Amino acid sequence: MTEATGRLRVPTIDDVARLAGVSRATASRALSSEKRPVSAANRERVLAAAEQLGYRINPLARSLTTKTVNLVAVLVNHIHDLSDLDLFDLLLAETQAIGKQVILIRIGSGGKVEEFLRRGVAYHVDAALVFSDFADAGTARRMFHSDRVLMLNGHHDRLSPAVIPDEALGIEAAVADAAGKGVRTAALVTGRTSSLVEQERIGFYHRALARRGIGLGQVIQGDYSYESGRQAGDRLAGAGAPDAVFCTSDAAAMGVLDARRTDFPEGRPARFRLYGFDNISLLDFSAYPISSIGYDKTAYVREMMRFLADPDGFAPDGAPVLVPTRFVARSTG
Amino acid sequence: MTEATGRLRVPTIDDVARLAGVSRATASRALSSEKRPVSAANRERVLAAAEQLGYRINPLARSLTTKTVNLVAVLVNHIHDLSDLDLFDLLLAETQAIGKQVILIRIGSGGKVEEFLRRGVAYHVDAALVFSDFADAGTARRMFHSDRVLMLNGHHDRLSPAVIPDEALGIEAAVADAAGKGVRTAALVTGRTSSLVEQERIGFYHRALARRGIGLGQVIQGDYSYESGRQAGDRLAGAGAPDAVFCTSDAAAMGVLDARRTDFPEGRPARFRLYGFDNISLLDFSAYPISSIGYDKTAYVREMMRFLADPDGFAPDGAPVLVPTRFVARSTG
DNA sequence: CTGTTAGCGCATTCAG
DNA sequence: CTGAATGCGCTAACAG
Repeated sequence: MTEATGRLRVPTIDDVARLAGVSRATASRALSSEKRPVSAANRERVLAAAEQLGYRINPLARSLTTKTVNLVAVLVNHIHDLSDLDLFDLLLAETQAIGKQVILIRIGSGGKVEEFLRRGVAYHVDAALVFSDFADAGTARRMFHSDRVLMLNGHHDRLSPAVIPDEALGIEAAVADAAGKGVRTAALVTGRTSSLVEQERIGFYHRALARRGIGLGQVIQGDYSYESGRQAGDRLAGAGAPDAVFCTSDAAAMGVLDARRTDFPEGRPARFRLYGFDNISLLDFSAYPISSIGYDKTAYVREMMRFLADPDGFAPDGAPVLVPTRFVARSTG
Repeated sequence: MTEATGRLRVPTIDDVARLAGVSRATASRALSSEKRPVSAANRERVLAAAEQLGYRINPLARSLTTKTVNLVAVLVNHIHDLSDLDLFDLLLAETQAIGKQVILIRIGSGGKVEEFLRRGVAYHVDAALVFSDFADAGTARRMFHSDRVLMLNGHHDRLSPAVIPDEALGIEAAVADAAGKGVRTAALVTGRTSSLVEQERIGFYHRALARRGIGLGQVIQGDYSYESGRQAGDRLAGAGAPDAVFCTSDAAAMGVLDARRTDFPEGRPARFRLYGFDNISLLDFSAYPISSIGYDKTAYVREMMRFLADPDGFAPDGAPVLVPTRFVARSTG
């Protein structure tokens, strides 16, 4: 039963066919998930034989002829790219639910992505979900010799399908919330403005604030990080504090909160209101009850599944698909 | 260049061989990572041809003959099994560094694991890392037709290799830290004692405290959760508070801290010291500066890599491999 | 409905 | 050192 290596010999479709007394082709048909023509009797015998042998199909071998492995690559820089675990957990569950499995590729920061992928299975997957910003859409397409690449990092172009959060919605709602609470002046803590995504995000804040008649005072440039938030928090002290502080990342908002804990007794705003961005799951812990803006994870993942189900039919007009963001109220807002 | 589907045709080794003017076999040898006999001239031409065509080997096809895919399955219940992202990030990076890729399988809570895996590539991977407690070692072995299964969930037996944290070390160090700071009395907040792992952990605390002459007063049973920690914290109020509170999970310790914030001005202990367990990365944020106990992630992953490099040679005596845990001092301790 | 044949892309004999 | 032939496990095309 065991070979020299101690590894069990895994039965092939040939073994099944022989035991069932039919040809390989018939066994293959009986075992296929699609309904191919097989007599009920033969199907019975094949299935019984397979069961008895503990046979399971080798999808790798099958992929040689069918050209599809039911494998999708998920490309990230680091794990932390998957801004939070809940999203990834959902993505994984849904992907598996449609009969595909995920091979997770960590690009790291290094540059030689292509060289790296060259030796890996990733090159031959059915489709790729690109969270990593290692490369633009053109590189990604070339890398997977196909258009079956979904850009989720904002680095899309006119040719590759993409899904991006519609940030305007959530920002509008957050600013409306502040306005409704009497906020008249605000500060903005930003990330690096070299990012196109960030530039656009900042623009949304400017316009939303203007529409609500809220005056934007200080604009403090950070880098999305917790540390930069703490520094911003320190600069927010004193008499000239605004009615509200909007941060373009939750990490920065957490930094602001930690720097100004005394201004938030019981987590409630005593001097100014605080709004973050991303709605990371950490905010559900009571230490960081920060009002934030997040996209609808379910809708986001649903779009990815739509892509996986029919990569070529997705977004035929070439326009990026938008996923709504929404405002999530917590006690700092 | 493109087929009807819009998918680019990917060059095979045949294309390379033809362009280089050699046989398939020679091209294969030249392209192989091992040094097989090929003339320098031919190697040159093959490599050039491959480069020109943008050829990359198809590892799936190769696996048909080599019987090895360089794919390892990582089995989890939910993503959160990977107690924190840092571990997983490291695991992924190291796995890729030795030329293997990770296919991540989420078991969920559902029961029909086998039926699920049966149709997937996972069944035919080179090795599996089992974090999920979906099954015991026997089931895992049967499922992958091999002994190439590393149990990391504590559900190992005498036959399958396993890696588990040596909790005694860290607990000893944490208790020593407390003793050195003059702690004479302690309380223990536990998880569900139905778990064997938890029973053992509690035992370590009992013995370490006894050895240091620290009296154990209240033992509060929780369930590892943040909420149960908060409740324990409420019960810790009043005059009879101990000098130190040890929790068998960080989440519970966070709950205790949030329930007793006023006893930790600036995060420093005013009435009692607080120790957690797991050393989750959240503790690096200033809101939860809890002294904790964690295993050495690097050592942990190193053992996994040792297994992947030589599954059959790992732990030949059948004993589980222990990974040291250590005490990590923060301000609550 | 069924069996035979011919590959999928690749590594590996085995002769030269 | 090289090329021709063989087979990995499976499905598709083709007769029957």
